[in-house]
Amino acid sequence: MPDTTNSKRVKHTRELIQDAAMELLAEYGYKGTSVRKIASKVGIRESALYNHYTNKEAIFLSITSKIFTTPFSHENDQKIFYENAKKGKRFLQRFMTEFKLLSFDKNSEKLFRIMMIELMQNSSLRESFIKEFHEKNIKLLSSSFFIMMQEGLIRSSDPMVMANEFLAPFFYLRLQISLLKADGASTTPLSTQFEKHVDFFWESIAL
Amino acid sequence: MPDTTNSKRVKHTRELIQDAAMELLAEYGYKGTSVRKIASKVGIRESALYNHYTNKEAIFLSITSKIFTTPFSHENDQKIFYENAKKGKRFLQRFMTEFKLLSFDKNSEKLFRIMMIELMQNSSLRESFIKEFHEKNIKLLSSSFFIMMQEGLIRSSDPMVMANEFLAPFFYLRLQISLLKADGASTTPLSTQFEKHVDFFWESIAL
DNA sequence: AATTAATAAGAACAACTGTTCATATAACCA
DNA sequence: TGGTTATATGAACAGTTGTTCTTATTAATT
Repeated sequence: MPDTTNSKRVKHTRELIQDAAMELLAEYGYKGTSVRKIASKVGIRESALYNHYTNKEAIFLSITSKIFTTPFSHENDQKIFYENAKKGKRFLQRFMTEFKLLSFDKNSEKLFRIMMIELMQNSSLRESFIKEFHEKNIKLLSSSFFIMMQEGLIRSSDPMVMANEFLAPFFYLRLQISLLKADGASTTPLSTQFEKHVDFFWESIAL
Repeated sequence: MPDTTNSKRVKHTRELIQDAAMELLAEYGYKGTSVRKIASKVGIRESALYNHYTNKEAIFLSITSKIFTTPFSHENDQKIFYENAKKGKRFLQRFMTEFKLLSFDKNSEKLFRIMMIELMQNSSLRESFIKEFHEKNIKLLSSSFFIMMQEGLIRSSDPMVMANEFLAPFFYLRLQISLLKADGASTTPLSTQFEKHVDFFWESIAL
């Protein structure tokens, strides 16, 4: 396989560029990250970068495209999903665990930082955030709460409102974690808040 | 008063610079806002700016220093505060109204955007956010919830957790409003969510 | 081993950055 | 009115920016 070895080499430096760019973007943002800084972090010259990416923007897009792909993607399997929702608190705990895992994952952390910095300056990133994060999770949660209401597990209320109330603390927690980590502070006290959130919330809705 | 007229003139252009800088910073961030762009928005040359501010950073600081000064500052009056907390839901509604007002205030909106863009890149801004916004509000809310518990108005639970659960949706709502406004989208559907949050939350904790 | 393709380097480009300077203009106070 | 001070100008500075060349080097294919 001659082609494979070739593309592997390319992929290798391409990945090195992505890693370097991700690190710099998470710290200095798009404007603060120069093509030369990325190149020097990889160990090549700025002109050599253009053999792998057509643009600075192309590097940026190759990274931001990965922000909203990971979480809860397999939840779309309807059958399993309905069965899970019937489990009530256990379902919420599973949701929490996935969110918590992402919140403390090193790679996801960098992507989150990049998102936060660019969110107010990049229109397509905003669109992705609203559709791929917010609306997707609200949809998932509200229909889950709807099922729980039908099953008589939780009190009757607007599932949409309930979903927002359940989701918001996760996001706020994640932001706090990123802020503390940016200053090298300890995030351990925040670690238990994920479980506390689910406990408090379940007490708030359980029948 | 000769000095007054003089300083008023200076203050005049100083304010024009601040207004221009605030607008640009809210849209393009610190790195994306050049001294020349600020000057041209005011109608002067870049060199003239340095008669009013020593630095680009000085302009930035004069704006960011105003971010965390406004909200809930009068809540520190202990006597009034204790009486207010005893009112239960009414207190939460008052808190909500203040937050909602800020969320839809045009000036506060710009400051919020600047904060969001620079939060991950500016250490002192992070510190202010955690201390002046997060900790201050958590302190205020948790001691309020504590009083409500003593008064038998709400169920017994960790006041700290309760405060976080009450605060997070406000922040998340505010972020959503900023994102929608950045794209020129309508924020009216989010307007009623403030009240819905208080209603839902009160149902979750009231005895 | 010879040829072709992929990747690297280095120099150069025009545009832009924050800041400073000498100088001109305007506003103020005596 | 004359002198002082505050504010504006325009040019210049040394860096940095993204990008594009031409040329060299390395690897893959024949």
